[in-house]
Amino acid sequence: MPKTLVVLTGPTGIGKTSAAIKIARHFNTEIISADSRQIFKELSIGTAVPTKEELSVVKHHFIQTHSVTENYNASRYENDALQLLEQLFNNHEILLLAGGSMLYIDAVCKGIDIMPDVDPEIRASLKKQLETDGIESLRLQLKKLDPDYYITVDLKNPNRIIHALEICLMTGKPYSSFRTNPNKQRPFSILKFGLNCDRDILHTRINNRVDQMLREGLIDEAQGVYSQKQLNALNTVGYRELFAYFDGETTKEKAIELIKRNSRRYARKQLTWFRRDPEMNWFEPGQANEIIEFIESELNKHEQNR
RNA sequence: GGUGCCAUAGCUCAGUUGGUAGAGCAACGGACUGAAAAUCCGUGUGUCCCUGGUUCGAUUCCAGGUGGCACCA
Repeated sequence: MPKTLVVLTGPTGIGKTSAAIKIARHFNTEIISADSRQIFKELSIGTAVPTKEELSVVKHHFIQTHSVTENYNASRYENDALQLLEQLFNNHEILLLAGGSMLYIDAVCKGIDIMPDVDPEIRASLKKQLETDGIESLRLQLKKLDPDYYITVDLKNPNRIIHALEICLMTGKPYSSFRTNPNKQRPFSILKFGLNCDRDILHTRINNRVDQMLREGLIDEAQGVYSQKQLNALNTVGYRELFAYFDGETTKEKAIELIKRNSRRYARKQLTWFRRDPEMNWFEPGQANEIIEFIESELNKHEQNR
């Protein structure tokens, strides 16, 4: 019987945490979080990390294990998660990868290309170039250094151009030469589940959850990391809107409205990404039992084919 | 009960000297490989309250109705 990684994902606020715990308990296994923000120990209310009780019921990995001051990213996550999976599969037939970070999930399931780590100084200088000379100067530089990528890249998206230039400048080779689209083979099979529900219901859940976060002390939590607001890890829904309020750029009420709106938009963006994945099996948030049945029937199919 | 004003997108409201309509916000769709809760691109989604009348043609003008608001009783 092959080792199986069960992936559970869906938009923010849909109810992944409780469904994941039900599924993990049923299979007596552990949860590998695929959440690019819950990984930071300074953030808990605004990222809706599982409660202490939830964490005590099922062992979770990658929850509040790193500091916002670290440069964490999808590639590091791929390496860390694969290493952990290899270890945990020694004792488990099934493991559960649960979270909403689209790229992190793809990094584990399909892999991303191997590239050098970005030098923060090069990034900073390219950012400065963007500010002073404009995006056109970055485009021209990219056209010279990587004409192939220049043709396919979204020329209006500064982050994409900057990253390509970073790699070109650091390696002396075109960024596109690293982009081999690996689709790496994994030593386990993968079953993907997406949670979704009626959009109005999702929006209500998201809005209510933001109100709940505020009651739990989100503003104090944001205040606690306010001095580090320039860090990428804090360029996060729920925090940056409050930073704008702390800066006096907006009112508290407007900041709260923006947190809700941006959470809704984030959920939509997640759904756009997940929808295009043909391997995704869609369920409603209350259907943990149906998902469990689905997993068991898939495992049985494997048994019969042996 | 009477008089006046209003009724247009999910919301707040423009507008059409009569040729079926547009802003803001909200919403929706998409891209995505080392920043991904990031970054970027795209889209008006409409019984112009209802029923009649005038008109080649009514969301626009007229009458009645319905609902809301204000004032007078």
